[in-house]
Amino acid sequence: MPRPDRRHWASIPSSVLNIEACLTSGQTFLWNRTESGRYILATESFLAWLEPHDDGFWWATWPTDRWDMLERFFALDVDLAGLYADWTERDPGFNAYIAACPGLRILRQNPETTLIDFVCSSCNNVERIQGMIRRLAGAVGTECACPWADSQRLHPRLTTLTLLSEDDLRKLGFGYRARYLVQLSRLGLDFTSLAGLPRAKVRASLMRLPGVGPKVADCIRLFGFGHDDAVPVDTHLRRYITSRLVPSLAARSMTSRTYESLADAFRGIMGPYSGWAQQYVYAFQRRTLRSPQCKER
DNA sequence: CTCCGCCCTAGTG
DNA sequence: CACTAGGGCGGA
Repeated sequence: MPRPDRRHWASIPSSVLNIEACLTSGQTFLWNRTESGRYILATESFLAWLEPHDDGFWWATWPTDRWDMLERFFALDVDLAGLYADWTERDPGFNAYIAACPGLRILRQNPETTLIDFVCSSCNNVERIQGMIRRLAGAVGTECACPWADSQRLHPRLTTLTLLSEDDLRKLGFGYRARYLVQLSRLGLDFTSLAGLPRAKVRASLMRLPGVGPKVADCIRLFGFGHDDAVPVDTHLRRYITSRLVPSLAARSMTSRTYESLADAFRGIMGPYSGWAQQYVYAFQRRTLRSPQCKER
């Protein structure tokens, strides 16, 4: 894969933005890593070419070079050092989680693409979701005439999925999630007006959608609507909360009430950016279970 | 409100 | 073959 003719340097150290951690931590799925450690990422509207180093990174975007798009995507307005100080004050033991993955950030993505991605996340793993989304983009994604990302496709939007039948999606490997996607694509959802509603309304509206329960709704809120206090409770975070914060919740079965109690407990301790804190717990647990994905410091 | 079987598929023990 | 992976749904 060729390099962009014009690439730009951003002096942002990996401790402030850890690109590989952001891309590999199960927030976004349409990206590739080259042998030389560069990343090509596709959103619904642009491509990004990224070459991370310890003291900064080279970047280019397509169709035009737009720093403001990357700045927004990586939520660079959020002061991570400030969050670390706040979290450590709230829970001194949280230091270990920060130290394991400094520079990890929550991505600001499009609500439509996060809805598609996270409806697919149920009973699933990151690698397989990536395969599913990649095949979906290959089927109906817009092709890009981008010199440094040959035959790369954009992430399809929800309305584009009306081009596919449930059977088409099953053949692409979506399994029982195929039906949800077909239903969702026909609803004519208006995400712009939804985004203007209070957070609780957004959550309730999302949970009325087929294939969207509490966990998936909170993922869409956190990654797609910028709700920084949305706390998706998965098995990893549940183990963390019940072992370190609220042992009494361990015995309860995972009903919707238990889910809310777990999320509220974590939010109560970690504060307004508890969704970000949750990502550190998730990355830490996943890292100790699998291959390293966060850079040692 | 809670419990339970089921839904697709790929990978593991 | 049984079981699990970052759930959700519908019925009892």
